[in-house]
Amino acid sequence: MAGSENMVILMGNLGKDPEVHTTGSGNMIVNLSVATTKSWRDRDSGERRERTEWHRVVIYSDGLAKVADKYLHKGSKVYLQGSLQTRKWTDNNGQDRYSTEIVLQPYDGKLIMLDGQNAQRTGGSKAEASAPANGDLDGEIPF
Amino acid sequence: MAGSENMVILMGNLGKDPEVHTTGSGNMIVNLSVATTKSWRDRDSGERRERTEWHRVVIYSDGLAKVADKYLHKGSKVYLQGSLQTRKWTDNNGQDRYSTEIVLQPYDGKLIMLDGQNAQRTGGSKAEASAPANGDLDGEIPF
Amino acid sequence: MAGSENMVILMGNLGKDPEVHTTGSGNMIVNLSVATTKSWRDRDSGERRERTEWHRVVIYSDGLAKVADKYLHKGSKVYLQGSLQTRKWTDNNGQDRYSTEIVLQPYDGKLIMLDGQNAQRTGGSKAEASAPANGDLDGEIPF
Amino acid sequence: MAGSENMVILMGNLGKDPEVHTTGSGNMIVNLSVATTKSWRDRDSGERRERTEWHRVVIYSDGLAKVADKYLHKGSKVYLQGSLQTRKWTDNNGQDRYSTEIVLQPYDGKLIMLDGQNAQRTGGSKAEASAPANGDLDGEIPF
DNA sequence: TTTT
DNA sequence: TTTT
Repeated sequence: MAGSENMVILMGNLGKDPEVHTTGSGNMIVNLSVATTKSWRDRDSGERRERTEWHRVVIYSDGLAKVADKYLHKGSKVYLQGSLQTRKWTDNNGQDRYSTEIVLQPYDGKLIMLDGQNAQRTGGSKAEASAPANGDLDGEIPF
Repeated sequence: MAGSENMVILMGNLGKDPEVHTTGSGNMIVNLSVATTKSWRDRDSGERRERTEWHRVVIYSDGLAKVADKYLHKGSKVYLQGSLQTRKWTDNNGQDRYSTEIVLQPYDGKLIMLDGQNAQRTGGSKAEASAPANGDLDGEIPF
Repeated sequence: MAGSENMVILMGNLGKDPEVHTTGSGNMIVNLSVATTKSWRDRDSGERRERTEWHRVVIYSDGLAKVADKYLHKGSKVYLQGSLQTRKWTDNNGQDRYSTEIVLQPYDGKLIMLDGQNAQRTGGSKAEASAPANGDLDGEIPF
Repeated sequence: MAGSENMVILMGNLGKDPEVHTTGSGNMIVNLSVATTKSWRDRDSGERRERTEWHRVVIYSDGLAKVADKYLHKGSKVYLQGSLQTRKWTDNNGQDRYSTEIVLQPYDGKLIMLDGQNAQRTGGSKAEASAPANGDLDGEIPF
């Protein structure tokens, strides 16, 4: 097949704590519920409007799953890259149903926690584990 | 509002001709069904594997909708940028259903046709309409 | 014209306060110096390595320039989208020189401040101006 | 250091054949010169304007370098992802000079050739090697 | 269900 | 230096 691209970039907040699952083969899988919000001024009424979108994120990368489990929690702000995947399943009535998820695979996904310090200040047990402090801007700036 | 990001980039082929709708207020809306394919070598078996993903794309940008209607057809290869949106609807059994789409809004979406010449050569009826090549449509033509 | 794409996404910290300029026609232009850092474990030595990259960012979008001027300062963390542009200039010895910049144009660029609260807490003079938090500037405020 | 992002996405045409180099340790490095073109309608004069940007791309990924060497040539259209890197060097007058490049590293870069069939038709020796035909849209389309 |  |  000719080359194709399927990439999603999200930056938003977790609506709840990560859900951790383990597969039969021992791999950790983490599900995130991420909210992104878009706001704009309505052309007609002139008033501010806002729409929140909720995204299902599934982390199949073991390394990223561990990070998510350890450092993320309800309210965490994250930046992530993954790809779209629609899963087919059958509901109780025997009907086909589809669920679209953003999946992060090994070597093909990114996950960055954006509020390490805040998390520490608000102090959940998970947050306290969030070591990687915000580095100083050392090094010479060439421009 | 806290800054957030919700961006999708797809490059793939249309599985069928664009579906054109017109809203009550006269705006053109175009639906695309786009396939992306990912291939990789299985770690265990060593054999080549491939998975095709289908994406629902909805173009709310009038300029891009016109371009899609005029130049795209089944098999066209496109590059596009939009954002994820999940629509809730009720099925015949009164159950909530969700459909996730990639939406292209005015001033927030891109659409590039990647096989203009091929289309002309292979000659579908729509493709032949794309004769003026880089001709103007209304100043919003992205290719 | 054939469709093309030229997009840069950066998330990093400002190495110094924004530099504000005004064009002859009264438009505000803001220059940012943004650091991104990549870290990895060396395959041979096994030790952690890190490389910081500095980026010149030029904001030609008036709305985003105002936001940058008002809310950003040395150390601010930002997420931005723009496009690559290489400028040619002549140095004092009459030699051609090139400078590559990430430019943010109106309707084609994003800028999101990622540490609003921190800024206020650490309290630079600029940061204090950001008090109204999500206050309106002119309807183009991205955060 | 806190998480950062540095990503470039380009889609454009090669201005000349790839330049292939081999490092002391036997790794293949390929340099590409890629043009992207942006066109817009001038707000004042109303006339169509166009600006071409040239990008230096350096492929350090051995796999992608081989693909580039084998399949790409002057005029090829490519889609690629990499990151920005500014190299410092000293010119003949002993002055510091900087060159900004888009680098594609192993496991952190993409390269997709977009005109396989065209290339074959126009027939350069390299082009004829460009096997991967444009796949058929088989598989059931769920929507 | 989040965040501002 | 490309492409349309």
